[in-house]
Amino acid sequence: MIWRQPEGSPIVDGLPQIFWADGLPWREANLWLMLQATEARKDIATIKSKSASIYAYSKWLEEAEVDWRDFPTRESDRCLVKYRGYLIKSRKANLIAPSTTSQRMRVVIQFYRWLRHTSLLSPEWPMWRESFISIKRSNEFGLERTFTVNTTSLSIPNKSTVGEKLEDGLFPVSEHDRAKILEIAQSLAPREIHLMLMVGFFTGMRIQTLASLAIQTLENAVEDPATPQLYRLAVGPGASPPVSTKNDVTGHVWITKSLLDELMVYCYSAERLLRQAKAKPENRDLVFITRRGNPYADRNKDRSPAINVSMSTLRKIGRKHGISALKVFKFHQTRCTFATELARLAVKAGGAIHAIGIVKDALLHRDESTTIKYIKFIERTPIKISMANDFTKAFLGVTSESHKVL
DNA sequence: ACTGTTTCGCCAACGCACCC
DNA sequence: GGGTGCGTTGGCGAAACAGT
Repeated sequence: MIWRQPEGSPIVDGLPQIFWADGLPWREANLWLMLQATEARKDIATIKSKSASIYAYSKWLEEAEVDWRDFPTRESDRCLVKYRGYLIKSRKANLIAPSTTSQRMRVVIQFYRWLRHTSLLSPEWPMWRESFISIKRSNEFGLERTFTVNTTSLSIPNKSTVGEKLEDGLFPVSEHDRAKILEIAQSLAPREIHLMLMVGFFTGMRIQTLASLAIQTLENAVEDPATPQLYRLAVGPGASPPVSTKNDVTGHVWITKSLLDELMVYCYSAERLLRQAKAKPENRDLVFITRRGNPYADRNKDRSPAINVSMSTLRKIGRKHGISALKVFKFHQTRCTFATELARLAVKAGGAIHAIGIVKDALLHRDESTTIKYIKFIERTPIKISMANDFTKAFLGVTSESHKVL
């Protein structure tokens, strides 16, 4: 048998496929996934995420011996209703998190909506009841607007109060812990890992952004006109060279001069140049290259295996040395820590209103509601700023000179 | 609330470069 | 030429963040 690409259809790299236990593909689900990638032009990472939910559903179908087309008269016997019950039970038993529970149900509903729309499935009875709810939101000028969202009787709500999210989810580390983490990283981890943690903690960049930073990005850094100690790095698809960001936002992130200098020194160090020599041409300009000449985060695999493994090792080292802060430490917490620290400083320097703007800029949030979560979080937490903190020094040094900018 | 995007978890087996 | 450091690759999946 010879595989040929059909005329005119694009290749979707990494498209997941779902198979039943007997080896047959679930054609409908696979078709949906493919159309999501092609017609709907969703990011491949999104497709993978969705497929994980559909896959979980398919496993349940087989385990519970339920047909996915089963919509009998009695509501409680219908496949979707049964699955909903199962999900809620799993959540209660602490087998899956509330956010995952909602996600699983939501994606399955999306899939069934499409099934109904394309008439691949037309059950005699309605699969669920549709309803609309209104959500109020205010924009940056304080004007309120309302928009409606289509929901179904099957969806599983995951209600969380603004301001609490940071606490039970990802939380910032204390400055004491941060110092400890950096200390351990400096002495016991590869230099690159220490540097990446430094950049994470003091610029708030995501790993994805960090891993795609190019030397040119650093060389093109612009000094902030009002504050000589601060530089701005252009990131996003619109920057030159492009640096990847979540949701493809383009903007500038701040970096202190001392950190920028340190990075520049590293860029031309023998260690890094050796790695550069091994890298493929398209990766040569990256600031951070693994010893084998690869980028630390591989966008195509939508994972950052090198970083994951390094962080796992770092945690192990932490356990060995009895550093409790490292036990559950994740790289993304560097961003979270940066955000709350910056918010604290900004609130102190100019009040909450200014703070929102500053933090939003620094973290490249397109939407204020995301930033507000951080501000609310620090408002609920007692403020304890130690003046000995490097971060405070670095930023307060400049804030006192220019309240206009910070 | 819904939808779309990212990051993170663990483990096992392997593999390359470097050091002794 | 065997150990070791530092990743790589692949498989399983979970849970969070961000924007509307």
